[in-house]
Amino acid sequence: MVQGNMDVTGGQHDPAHGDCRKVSRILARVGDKWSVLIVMLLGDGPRRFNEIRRMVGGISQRMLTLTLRGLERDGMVTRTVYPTVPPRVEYALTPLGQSLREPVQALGTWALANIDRVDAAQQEFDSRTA
Amino acid sequence: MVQGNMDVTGGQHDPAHGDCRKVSRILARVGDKWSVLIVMLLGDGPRRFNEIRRMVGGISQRMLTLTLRGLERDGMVTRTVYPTVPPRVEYALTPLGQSLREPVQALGTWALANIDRVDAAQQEFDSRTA
DNA sequence: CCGTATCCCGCATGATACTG
DNA sequence: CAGTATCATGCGGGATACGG
Repeated sequence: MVQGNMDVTGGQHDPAHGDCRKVSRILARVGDKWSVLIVMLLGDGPRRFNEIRRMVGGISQRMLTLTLRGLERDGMVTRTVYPTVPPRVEYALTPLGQSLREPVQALGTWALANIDRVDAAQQEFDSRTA
Repeated sequence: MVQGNMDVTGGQHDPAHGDCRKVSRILARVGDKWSVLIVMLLGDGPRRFNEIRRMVGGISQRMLTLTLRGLERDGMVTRTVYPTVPPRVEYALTPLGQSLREPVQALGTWALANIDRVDAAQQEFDSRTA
């Protein structure tokens, strides 16, 4: 997905930035439209498929499946099938997924605290440009 | 870009999740391929256009321009043109951009600390699936 | 040196319909 | 209820060429 194409020519990175490529893979996950939303939502406890669907609102069945599969693959969530009828499938955060909530929360807090400034900057920029 | 289409039907969100839509706009920025990389890079001080280009490595001229414009619009970076010949343009972080580095650092730290676990989980998942 | 303008392609996402 | 399958599409992003 995010192909590691940085520094192909042996460019000069600050050592502190050396692992950017690896980090970018995670950042991509954080940036995608639904993953973070679902991780935060599952922080309150396990949820069923359609329960998540309703709570998120606006996500297609397909994308929910894909997103949950991705998170499961990354070791962020577990998928538990109860062989009842009708079927019951529960998704829950793993410890790894739980631990991700902390830095994501921090980012969310920052966003809430600064969204006004960003909006203002955008309006100012747009009027200056127009 | 990220259209606020959550909760259109008056669904039930935990109050703590109430501002997800707004936050998502910021998260999208964090998730895009180059923005965060550039913000972190500019943390070490102002840089010129092609200087950034070389340091990032693998970014097209087009995408660098677009990314920098976006960051400028969001109030994250300033663009300063020195009317010399040849032209010299410097990009620097604003205080707002500086403040973003903290939560992003946290996320980066988390990523570095857990990337092994993620990789392991992926391999395990893939072998289990195959 | 620092861009802008075009063209083009692939993937991410959505809509819809079907299944166990 | 919890998916899978298929089709359509918009946009992110690269390549290239040109301009001040």
